[in-house]
Amino acid sequence: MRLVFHPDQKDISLAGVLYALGDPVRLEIVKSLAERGELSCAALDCQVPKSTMSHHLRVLREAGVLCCRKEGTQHLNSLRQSDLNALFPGLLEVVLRSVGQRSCPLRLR
Amino acid sequence: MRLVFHPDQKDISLAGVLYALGDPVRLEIVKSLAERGELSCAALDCQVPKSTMSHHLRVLREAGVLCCRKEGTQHLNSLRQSDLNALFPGLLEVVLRSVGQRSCPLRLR
DNA sequence: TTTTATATTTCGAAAATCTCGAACAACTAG
DNA sequence: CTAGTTGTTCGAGATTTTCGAAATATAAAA
Repeated sequence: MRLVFHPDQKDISLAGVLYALGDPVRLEIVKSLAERGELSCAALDCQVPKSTMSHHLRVLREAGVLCCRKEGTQHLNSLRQSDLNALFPGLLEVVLRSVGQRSCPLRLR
Repeated sequence: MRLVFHPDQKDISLAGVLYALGDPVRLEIVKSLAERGELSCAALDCQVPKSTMSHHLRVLREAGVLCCRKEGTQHLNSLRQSDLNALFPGLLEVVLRSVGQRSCPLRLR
């Protein structure tokens, strides 16, 4: 199994984080994680093919927005809230407040 | 001459704005405009070819981050601060505070 | 008016990235 | 071992990014 890359806090850049957040699907992922805590890829349920989902999660992970741990067959994702807050105070909060219902609809079944 | 497109406030999306901000050169542009007010492309002086600069300014303009008016041969750019603040309160402020600390490395050609 | 200079955009091609189906890999249960 | 679930990787087509060259717009000089 290949090991997943997570950047150190010092290697997280503002441009990288903003770029990662600059996509409706990825914003929805971040919103879900903020509201519901640690979630598997499947639980995120974003109405896109799983290969695309995997790509979006990788972009977010490599930008330092979230981290991922394996548990059984699942990959559990969670926001790197304390790292982000330490580097860019208030950013995540402001973004989450602005997300509203402007992006892709989250379907709970 | 082709007219330059500026989105209405209602057509500005959070994902679009974050995407536009998610590039070191574009962040630097936004920082300069915030610090020094309305600036021409040349005055922005971002160490990238002018065609690339033109592209970055278009991305920012079409995302609703800045607006541009012609005066003589110059195109004067300025932040759409009130529109952005109305839609995403605090976002620009938080980003500008974060960009100041970790300045983005611009490569020389 | 014609030429020259300045400011910026558009074109075009190479490189990089995005989307998504198909194949693959890791783990669990029966 | 086989089947089922979870998620990643591969590969191809579409889109985006970069940047030199050419084009456009305006002003000023000759």
